[in-house]
Amino acid sequence: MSSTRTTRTTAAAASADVTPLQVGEAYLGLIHRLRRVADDQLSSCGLSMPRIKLLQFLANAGATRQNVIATCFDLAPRSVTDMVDSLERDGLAVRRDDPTDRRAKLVELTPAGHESAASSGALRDQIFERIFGALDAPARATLLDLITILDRATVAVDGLAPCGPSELESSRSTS
Amino acid sequence: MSSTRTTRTTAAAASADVTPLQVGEAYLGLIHRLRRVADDQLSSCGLSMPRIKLLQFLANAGATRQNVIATCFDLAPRSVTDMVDSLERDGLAVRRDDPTDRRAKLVELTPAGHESAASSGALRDQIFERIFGALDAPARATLLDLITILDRATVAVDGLAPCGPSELESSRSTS
DNA sequence: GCATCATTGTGAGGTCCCTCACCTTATGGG
DNA sequence: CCCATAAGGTGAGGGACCTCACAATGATGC
Repeated sequence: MSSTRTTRTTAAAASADVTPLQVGEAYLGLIHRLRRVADDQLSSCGLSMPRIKLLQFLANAGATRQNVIATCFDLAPRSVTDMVDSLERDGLAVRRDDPTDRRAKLVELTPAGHESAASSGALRDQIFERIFGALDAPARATLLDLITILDRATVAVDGLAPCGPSELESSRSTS
Repeated sequence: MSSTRTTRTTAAAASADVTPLQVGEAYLGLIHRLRRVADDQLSSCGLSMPRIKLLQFLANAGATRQNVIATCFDLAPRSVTDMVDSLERDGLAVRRDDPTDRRAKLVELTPAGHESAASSGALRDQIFERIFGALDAPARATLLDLITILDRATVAVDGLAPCGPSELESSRSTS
């Protein structure tokens, strides 16, 4: 059950040295395409990945405070405001005052929202399957492994000195 | 200082079945963090990843037409306009008419641009190393492998029917 | 020569994120 | 009790992308 990492398949493995920069670029590049493809598939339904994710979350969390959403999604509170605005505009969710704290607002799906959540959830699964189904199960496990490691690494890097100017002359001419 | 990757105790390796959805979410989630960390590290220098990438490109490609940039970066032409505007505003690049085609414009770095490209390139390398250095060389190779496969998959998916809402059941692909 | 179509870049406007400043409430110390 | 500080949400504004519509130019057909 360990050592999932044995799937060493193609050309990449042959070249001995893959630099961090190369992998990084590749990772970012794939993101780019991923977004494009996903959005493309969703465009006809008037939905988007972030919306679906929020819909999904609200569907099985019930009424939730915006700051909780921000925390769970690792977003700035301001961004949640916009997303909820958008959902509310489309009649998929409503804001309600939190009785226990008059500063806070609870967000909750409308019936239309629940409906949308159900169908869009299926759609999302489908899209992910189309893309990540290209990897077999062991490969997916390996990838998840790798991502998990990187995830921890980013947490570690976060809150570090921003690459002190000791090593490079800070440029940035105009304001 | 690659922290030990000995800990393979993630749920991923243990649970036999990692769904496409799970990996997908993880992949997207990491992107989110990656962007945040990178921007954070760069903010003090007034730069950003897309800017650095373009700077780098122009530094060793010389004068380039905007549509070429769009193609190489897989961006909408409109986005290139904005990026070049931004660089021009900061005095890092200039637009020049292409003598061979009066519709086209050539983008070229100024001396300040070349300077900025040099230092920012080093900075970018540093950041990628901090993050992706958490993976050892074989792991990086594996990751690149996986990404390459997915990359090809997205190309395949692109240009598919946008999964009409009525055909939610008709996904005859894998499951 | 001229009508037609393709290509290059841009204006306008939209999405999804961010930060910063601000108002409103909650909470805790004197 | 009152005031300082913290916490929740939002207005304003910015950055990096997108699409759609359009002017200018190039290439091509007749």
